[in-house]
Amino acid sequence: MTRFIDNYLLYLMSQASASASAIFHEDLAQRGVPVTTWRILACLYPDQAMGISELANHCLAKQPTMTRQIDRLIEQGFVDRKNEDGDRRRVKVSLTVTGIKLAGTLIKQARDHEADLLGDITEEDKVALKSVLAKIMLRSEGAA
Amino acid sequence: MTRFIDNYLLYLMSQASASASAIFHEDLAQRGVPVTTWRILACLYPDQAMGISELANHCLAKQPTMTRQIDRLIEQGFVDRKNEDGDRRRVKVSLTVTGIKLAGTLIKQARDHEADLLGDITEEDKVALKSVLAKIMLRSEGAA
DNA sequence: GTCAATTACATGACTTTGCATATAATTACA
DNA sequence: TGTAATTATATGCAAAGTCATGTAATTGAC
Repeated sequence: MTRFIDNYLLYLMSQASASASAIFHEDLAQRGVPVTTWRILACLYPDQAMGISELANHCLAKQPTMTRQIDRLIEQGFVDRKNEDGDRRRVKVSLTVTGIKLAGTLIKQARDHEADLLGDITEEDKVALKSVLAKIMLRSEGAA
Repeated sequence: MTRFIDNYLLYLMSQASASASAIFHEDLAQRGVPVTTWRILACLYPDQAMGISELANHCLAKQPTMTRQIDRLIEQGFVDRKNEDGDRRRVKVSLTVTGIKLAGTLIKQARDHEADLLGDITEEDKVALKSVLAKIMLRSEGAA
């Protein structure tokens, strides 16, 4: 009998995603950069400004987690938080010069890692993968 | 200028994976079943026996986390832990009858959710997706 | 314009996670 | 066989995550 997880595509997706990022995440760990920090830096690079909740969505975290992450990153000097003029409930988070620098370095490394990982895969397959993933995302976001 | 994350496939993968599972994870939450618990049940269903570390790998958690998860699940009566005869360091975790029952119910729901989610996607695309993901997993595991 | 509903973020209390390390069993090798 | 290295799991503790809720700003209905 085949196991359930062997035929469950969502299991394969999460496994593949985790495996694919594992090596890079080890590199991050060696630099002392938590994965959540990496995600935030990558989202804001180079000059995006985002609200807390928006950032939380992009970074697969909950809003209270993001509030605290941003506190830490401000303390470390990597991001700025400023209130939005039009709507003073909202907050805009963006990278500082130091943050841009760190993000740039990490992104370079991430690109290298990705190129290495996907080296064997044909351009055609990559395009197909992107397209199916995008379709899945659209469909699941629409339903949510 | 396009943002980095818009061209970073690993970002798309983690987003798509999270989005795809989000609705089912909400169902789990309503039942009071944590995602990690679900993963453990799904891995062991129906009659697999696995060690702690092996289970941790499958469930995207670290070994100390898994030890504690298993403690909880034993307390709740969903799994059993017994020492392996040949090697008394090792432990074999498996589902109890109650665990099998719960896992079965959840798996049914997961399958329904998956079918719904992937309804629009052609069989061909699904096969292609599986194949590319498997390739990525192999390659990244090999390097790890 | 007033007040209820909504939206966005912050915070208190608690839980979960995971690093570092301890413990225990097995293996390797001199 | 005695001892060092290795392997599998457990545990102390500090950090990170999140649920429920609080606070403040905005919107909407009347």
